[in-house]
Formats: sequence, C-alpha cells, structure tokens
Amino acid sequence: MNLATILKSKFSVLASSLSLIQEIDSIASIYEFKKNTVILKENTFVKVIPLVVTGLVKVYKQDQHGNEVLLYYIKPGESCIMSIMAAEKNIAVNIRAVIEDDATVIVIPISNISKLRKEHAKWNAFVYELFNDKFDEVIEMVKILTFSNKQERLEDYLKTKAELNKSSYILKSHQQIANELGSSREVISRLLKKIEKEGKIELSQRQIKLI
Amino acid sequence: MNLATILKSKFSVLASSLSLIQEIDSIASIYEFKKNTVILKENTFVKVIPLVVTGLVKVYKQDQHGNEVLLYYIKPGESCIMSIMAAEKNIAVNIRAVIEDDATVIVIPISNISKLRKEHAKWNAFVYELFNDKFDEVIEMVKILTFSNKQERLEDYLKTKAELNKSSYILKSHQQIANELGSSREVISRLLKKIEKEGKIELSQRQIKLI
DNA sequence: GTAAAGTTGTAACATTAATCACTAAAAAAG
DNA sequence: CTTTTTTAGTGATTAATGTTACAACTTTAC
Repeated sequence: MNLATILKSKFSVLASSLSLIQEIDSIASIYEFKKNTVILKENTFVKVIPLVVTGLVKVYKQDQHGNEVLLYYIKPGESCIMSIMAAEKNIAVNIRAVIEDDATVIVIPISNISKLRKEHAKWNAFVYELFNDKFDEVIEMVKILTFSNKQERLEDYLKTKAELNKSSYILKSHQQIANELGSSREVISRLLKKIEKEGKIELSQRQIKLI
Repeated sequence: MNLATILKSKFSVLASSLSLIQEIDSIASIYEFKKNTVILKENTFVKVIPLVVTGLVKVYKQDQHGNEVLLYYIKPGESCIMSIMAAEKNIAVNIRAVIEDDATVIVIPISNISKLRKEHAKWNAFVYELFNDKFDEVIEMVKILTFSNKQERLEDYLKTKAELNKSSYILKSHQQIANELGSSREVISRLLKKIEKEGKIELSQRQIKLI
C-alpha cells in the first residue's frame, strides 16, 4: 500500500490537501516497529515525527525512582504531540514512548517540520486537533486522579484500554497494570477480584475480559 | 501605556515581530478585570483570546458534583491555550477561567485568529511555547497526583502559588485550598498544622507565610 | 457593640490504600 | 516431565485520608 493511500485511510485531515499528501510522500518513510521498542527516550532530541498507522504506542514519564506515570496512548491516525512540540522548539523531550502493540509508522524527519507548518494549513489543523485531544485526555486524567478512588480509576483504565484495543480483552498482568496506575500489585489484584465479583469483568491469567 | 509598549515588556516573542505588533495593535483592546470575574464558562464558545498583562487567572474544570479540578494558572505574559484551541477548532470550551488577582488583559477577537496563525510565524511560536508550557504543567500534575501524598501535593501547591504571587504569602482560607486540591477542609487544616510544626510555614487567618 | 457568618483546631472514628507475608496456580524453561 | 519463574489470591497490619462532630476564634454586617 502506498503512502498516499495510507494517509487517506487514517489521516483524513492531512489527506484533505493534495499538496500536503505530495509533500509528505516526498519526505517520509514507512517503518514497522515491534512491541516494546522504545521510539522516544527521556532527555533526547527527537529526529522524526511519527504518524501511527496501525498498532499502539504508550507514552509515559518516569519519576526519580523509575516508577512510570502513564500519560496517554497514541492510536492509529495520531502522532506524538510531545515530539512535534519538541521538534518545533528544538528542545529535548522528557517523556518515553514505547510500542505497546506492533506498529506501522510513517516517519517524517524533523528538518521538514517548519516547512509543513508554514506552508500547509492542514498540517496545522492536524497538530491543533491532536494537541486538543491529548490535552483533553491528560486533563481528564487529572480529574480522575483528583476525585476518584483506585477502583474507579482502574475501571476507567480497563474501559479505555479495551476501546483502544477494539476488543473486550486486556492482556496484561496485574503487575503491569499496577505499574501503569502507580499502585501495587496486591491492591490491583484485590480490586480486580472485587470488580469481578460485581460481575463487571472475568479474570484469567494475564487476561481480563470486560462484560 | 500603549499596547506596543505592553507587548514589548511582557510578550517578547510576539513583540519580536514589528508587523505582528502592528497587527495586534489594530485589532486588540485592553481591559481591566476584577477578582472573581468569570472570563470563560464551560460549554460556551470563546469570543476573544486574552493576553494576560498583569494579575492572575485560574483555570479549572468542574465535575458533575460541582467540585473543582485545578488545572493551572495563567500568569502575565501568557494566554489561555484552551481558548486558542477552541477558537481554532470552533468548538466550545469545557473549562472555566476566573480572575484570581485583578488583571489587565489584552483582548483579541477570535475572528482574527486564523490570520494571525497564517501570516505571523511569531504568533505560532508563541502558541507552541504556551502549549508546551501548559502541557508540561498538567503532566507534572499527573505525576504528582500519581505518586505523591496529600502533604507533598499541598507543599507543591503552596510553593507554586507563592511563586505565581511573587510573594511568600498565600492569602486563602483552608476551605479554598481544599477545593482547589479536591480534598476536605479538615484534612488541609491538619496537614497545614503539621507543615507549620515542621517549620516550613507560619499560619494565620486566611494567610500562609512560607518560611 | 452585638449577632451572624466565616474560619480554624482537633478528637474520634471509618474507609481506603499500602505493605508484609505467605500460599498456590499457571506458564515457561530445561 | 520436572524445575523454575511468573502470576495471582488473600490475611494481617499499618498508614493515609476522609468524615463527623463540636468548640473557639475572627471577621463582617447591621
């Protein structure tokens, strides 16, 4: 499948400009990344802007003790807003992005970023929309962290993750979930058991099924 | 003081372009707002973009029970990123912005926003920087909410607020602080007393002094 | 100046979450 | 198939946070 076709199917805003399709086609490459590949490290300068075509990318921050702070996921049709901002400002990023599910990614070298911004209104529209969406997601997370208890937070996490997976199954260990939510394995196990008893999920090894 | 002078003193990025200064001068007005004025309500369409010259603006979200979720403050030299995004996308905002300290604000009607974006690289640079700063602040809040206890969160709040005030005094009641941090008055009172005993602050009526 | 409203302090108790300790089941490695 | 590693379940204990209740003090309104 060629790049123009991919853009049209997953990035409708970008593909609404023919000149932008041609521009991206002339500067971008397509890569496949395997699960657990780190595509962005803390305190490094970004070299490329990724447009996620398939798969899923997890974006998080690490605190001083190595604990992770889940920020959001990048799904097909989106890019990494932190990379775009860091590229525009020529500063290092302070987050980590890891392939969560095997992914196909269109990669744009950052040397082209200011041209895209200056000459393509649709690129700007795409960036503003992405910015808006991710900002909303992070704000929603602040709201949940401020007012909800761990069980509500966990249920929200399961629901969101299932939607991203487009599946009612979440294939993670309790330990992995605990890491993403900044809690301990025991607490997550206990809460999951409670949620199961409430009839909302079914538990098995490394698998949670939403009812 | 005229608008060009104000821009030069507080908005160095915008003022680095002479044509942008002239553009803003021709379309903007200057207003004074009193404490507690609501300048942006949930589910309304923004009409203007505010550039805060003096004073302080609090931006927060309300949950279904009317509790507030503090997101960040807009300080002199900044604008409201949520307003800019909502104006660009022509959507309603879902946050509330209230004058925290009497403020002088340059007001730009949103009808001019796309022209600013298209024709003024420095406007874009300003927006990207603002976006980056506020995104970082909200992410930092997610980190604190994930890993810190209430006392650390409170100490961080006091420190941040004092910096915004450019003063070592915070003039708020315990109830107001509890509302901003999504906690109860009793918990905040207890923690403040503990922090006072640790010699970090001095308490009096509606006033906290950082040592 | 007095009453009313707002603010702060704090004890007692309840709930939630974290931590420690251990067992058992399931999956992976050999 | 057996051993090792990973994963999950759960009781007991401690710590943190939230809630209820009430007293005392300060500021505001009249």
